[in-house]
Amino acid sequence: MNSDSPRTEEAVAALRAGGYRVTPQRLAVHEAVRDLGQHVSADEVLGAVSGRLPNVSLPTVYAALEALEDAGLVRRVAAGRGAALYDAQSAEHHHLVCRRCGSVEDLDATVALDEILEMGERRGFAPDDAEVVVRGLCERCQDR
Amino acid sequence: MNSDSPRTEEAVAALRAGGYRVTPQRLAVHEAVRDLGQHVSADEVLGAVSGRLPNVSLPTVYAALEALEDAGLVRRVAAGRGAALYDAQSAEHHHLVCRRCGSVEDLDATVALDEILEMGERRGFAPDDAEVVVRGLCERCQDR
DNA sequence: CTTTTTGCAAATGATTTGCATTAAC
DNA sequence: GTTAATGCAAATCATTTGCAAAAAG
Repeated sequence: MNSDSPRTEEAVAALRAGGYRVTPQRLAVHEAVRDLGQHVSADEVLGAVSGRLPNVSLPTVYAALEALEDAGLVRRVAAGRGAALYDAQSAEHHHLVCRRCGSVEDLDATVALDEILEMGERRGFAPDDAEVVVRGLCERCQDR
Repeated sequence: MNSDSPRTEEAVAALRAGGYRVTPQRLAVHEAVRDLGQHVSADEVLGAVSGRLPNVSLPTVYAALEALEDAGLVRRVAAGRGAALYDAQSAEHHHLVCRRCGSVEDLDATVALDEILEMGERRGFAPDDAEVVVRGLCERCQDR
């Protein structure tokens, strides 16, 4: 069987382009973030990866996530509570973040953000992307 | 002299409305967040507050920030790196967050977010507000 | 062969918890 | 008077660091 899906190819290319070496750990972490669904924590990634690779450690997961983020393959979700969450770089979507329990839900919507990205650039900032964070209370936390 | 500025009055009212008791610590924390400028950490708040109130502790600052957030007086900035940041509930503004060093800059801009707030409501979420987070590299972090 | 990455153990930093005391209402 | 909030110490949780061994290019 062929272990190189087209998606793996992409990841390999992106890592190389970013000046990173391609390691099984990084590829496994990338696939875990992709396949585990939306916004996973480093811990969850470790769990998913440990099944396939034997001695992966949390520091390695963190390092891999950092490299993948820099290579544009994963994105750190602006949550703010508890453990950091990551999702695979995919279609535009935004987040509902509960300020009480920290839960994060996805919200598929299109928002005109080009202008604000440009403003960032004019400030000397180099934007990767922008997301909308809606803060409030999730359904379960609404009754006090 | 009169220690009750109109802003203090507002804070008192908001705390009461939220079912919270009004304490000097909470008022001091609120004023610190307001006066210290944009996005302050709990530590910075403690520093500012310690000058006026003697034995304030970090746990108290955290507790006060939580109460103030719930009362709608301060807002936790969706940063994601390092210590949590708070700013005073004020005019609409958004944030440039550096994914390398975690720095946060303000960006004054108007973005049409009503629709996305409504979408959140339709989902059963109770939104307080929404902000745009622009992720990327700040000026200083752009050269690797 | 050279340099990066890994894996482990230990350190650090931020936030939370438990509990007796104090202050709001 | 009752109940919630404070202050302190200690616990917990997430993330990072240091360093020797292994792997990538």
